[in-house]
Amino acid sequence: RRMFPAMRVKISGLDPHQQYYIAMDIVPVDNKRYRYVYHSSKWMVAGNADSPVPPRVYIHPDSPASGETWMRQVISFDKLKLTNNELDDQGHIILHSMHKYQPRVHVIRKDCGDDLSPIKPIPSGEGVKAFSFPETVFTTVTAYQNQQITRLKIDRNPFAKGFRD
Amino acid sequence: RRMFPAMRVKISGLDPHQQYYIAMDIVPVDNKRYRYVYHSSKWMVAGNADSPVPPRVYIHPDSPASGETWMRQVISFDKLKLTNNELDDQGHIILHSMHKYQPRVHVIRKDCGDDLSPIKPIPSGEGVKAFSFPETVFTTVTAYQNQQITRLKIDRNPFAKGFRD
DNA sequence: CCCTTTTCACCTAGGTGGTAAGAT
DNA sequence: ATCTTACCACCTAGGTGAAAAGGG
Repeated sequence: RRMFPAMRVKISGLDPHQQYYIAMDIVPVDNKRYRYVYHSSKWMVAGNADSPVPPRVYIHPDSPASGETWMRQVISFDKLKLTNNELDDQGHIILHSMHKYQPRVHVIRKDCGDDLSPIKPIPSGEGVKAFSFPETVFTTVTAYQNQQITRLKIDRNPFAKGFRD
Repeated sequence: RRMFPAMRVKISGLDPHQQYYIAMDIVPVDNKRYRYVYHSSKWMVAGNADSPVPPRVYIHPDSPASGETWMRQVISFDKLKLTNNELDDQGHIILHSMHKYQPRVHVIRKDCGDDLSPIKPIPSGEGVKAFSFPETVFTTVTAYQNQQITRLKIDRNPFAKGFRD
């Protein structure tokens, strides 16, 4: 399924005439598994993380594009899809349920993106920069644990209009 | 509206590692306006063509891509849209109704596509090749003139399923 | 008279949380 | 007891020709 709300970023400081890929990956925040304690409304550690899943990368569909093009628009990751199926063959990003994750935005100069692939880790080095925003850390679930989250999803997601009062 | 059936082409002979744009434009077949004579089931000349419309180009949304990528797939133009509105600002291809047209497929080496634009004629010269297929000539209408065409559209277009018996 | 525009019911395609059943 | 899966009604978004209304 899609991630909602989606990450949206603005970028500045690119070379307008240089081509870039923009990509997102999602990395574990820690080595823990969590459970939600309803009476305290808190996520609590519930053991160590499950074993790692195959690495996946969401390459923004406008890639590659010039620095000028990227800087002119808000870059939205709303079509990125998540799954908990480790055997997924749709190129979705694979995550464990009940774990904490941090999405990262990557800006990759075109000449450094030759071995960019949805199923390989993002290369690092010169011409590749990563950005992450702590306020975007989230915990994965298969069912919502908390009515405020459910409310937010229903109120804000146009596709959930059928559940609004 | 979309063109249906859509043009679909296969390409061979590209340099696998060279980047290309693929584009389509649609040019008048002659300088005539037509009307359909029902009793003879034929299109007849009905005067000279209306004055030219602003030139538009459909740049295939997978552009630019490598020769390898283009040659691996059937290239479909099903998202190309036509309009008879000369003031169109959606980037659709503008045509006169009741005229005959020939779609053309253009293969443009990336370094020759710098001034490629949806609202400018396709550049010509080295690194740009055009292909047209006489069997794809068509006559534009605002309402179908002929029950065999209506039948073909309803039978073959998934979106017209509601009109099938 | 002939052609065009507008609106509509009916589709395709796919993104929602709810819910009941399944799994561990 | 807790988490997951499969299916569903209900949406968004948009592509069909029919039919009625509009226009020169």
